[in-house]
Amino acid sequence: MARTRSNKTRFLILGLLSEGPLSGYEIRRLTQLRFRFFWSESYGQLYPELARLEAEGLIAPVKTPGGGRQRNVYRSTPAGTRALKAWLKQSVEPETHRFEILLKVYFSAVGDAEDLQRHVSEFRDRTRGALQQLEGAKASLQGAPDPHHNHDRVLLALDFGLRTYQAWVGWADQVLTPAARKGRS
Amino acid sequence: MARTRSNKTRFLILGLLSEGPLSGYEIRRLTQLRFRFFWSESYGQLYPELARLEAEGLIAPVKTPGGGRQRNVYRSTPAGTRALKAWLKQSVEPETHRFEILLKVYFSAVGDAEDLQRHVSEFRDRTRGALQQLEGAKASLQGAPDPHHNHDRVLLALDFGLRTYQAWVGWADQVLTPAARKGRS
DNA sequence: TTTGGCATGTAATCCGTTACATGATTAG
DNA sequence: CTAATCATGTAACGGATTACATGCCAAA
Repeated sequence: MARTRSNKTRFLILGLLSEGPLSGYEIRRLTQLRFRFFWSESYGQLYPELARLEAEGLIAPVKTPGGGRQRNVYRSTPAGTRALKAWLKQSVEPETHRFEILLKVYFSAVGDAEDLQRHVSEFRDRTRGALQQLEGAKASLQGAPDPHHNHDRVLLALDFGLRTYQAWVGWADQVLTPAARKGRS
Repeated sequence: MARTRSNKTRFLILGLLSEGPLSGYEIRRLTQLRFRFFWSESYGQLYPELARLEAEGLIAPVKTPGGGRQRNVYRSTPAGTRALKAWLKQSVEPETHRFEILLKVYFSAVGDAEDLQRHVSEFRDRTRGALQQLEGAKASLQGAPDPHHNHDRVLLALDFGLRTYQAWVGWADQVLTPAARKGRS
């Protein structure tokens, strides 16, 4: 989708490390777990970026106590925190998106109508699944204690996803029920 | 955003050429005009891709009649139409998104609250502007004749954008009015 | 005559994923 | 013992933007 101007992987790292030391593997796991619906990060980005950040002095390795398997745990340095704060002050770059499904909708006259229905139907199912996961996450959050005082912010992010996915499911429903479409437009 | 697995620029080109011959410049202009809210394409992608498509025999140059400035106009070939149809049959690849604003929301505890308000406010203004443009486009479409019988599909794409942007503006409003947020959740 | 839009293209660079390569640890 | 998961990293590739380079044509 869209495309990024500046390197944001590093701020994901610095942001997560602001809550405590983590290894590359944990950063990746956390990102999948908490950010999956609005952010993705691959090892091929993560590990080289960790090396760069360390070279620049924005993060530092933490000695892992005792035995166990090899883990390279990092913490944020004061310079890293400063860099994160500076980034948080900067305006959000306007995002560009690339929705393959809309390209297919747009050109669907060239193909078969059933194919379009199938694509939209798959899109709806996929989005619905994601929506239910977010709903579950929100429900479990609201019952749980909030030791780090971050639930408010997590909820804001979740709500963005909920609203977005609801809109998309609604659109897919509209596309898949021509009667409703005629009535609407 | 996200990231794309296969080359979709070529199908944008083949799709647009399915409606008639165009030059690279016109493809770019049309993309900006009609697809801006869900697709972006730069010259650095477009021109090399046109050369590749021609080399593969999926598009062919059209002789431009008489004088005037230099324009390389292309048309789709039968092989190009076949390639487009084959792509239209393929399932949409699940999209991955990267919303910088959510990253900033998530880590906003490290920074100032006013900065977050500013970011969300800018996001709302930007999204609202795009929303109004889409509304205008929809209105002008509904009054106009439909010689190419493509208004239905255009409307579907527009509605996707309308619903999405409405959801985002709603979210931004929620973030910016804490009272409403308390009442809602 | 000079500015702005039309028009094409390349080079440098970066972003990002996938596949590969390797190996330790733990649960069954 | 063996499969799954933890864990780190690199190499190859392709996608995408930006900046640069060039020049024509029309209108003010």
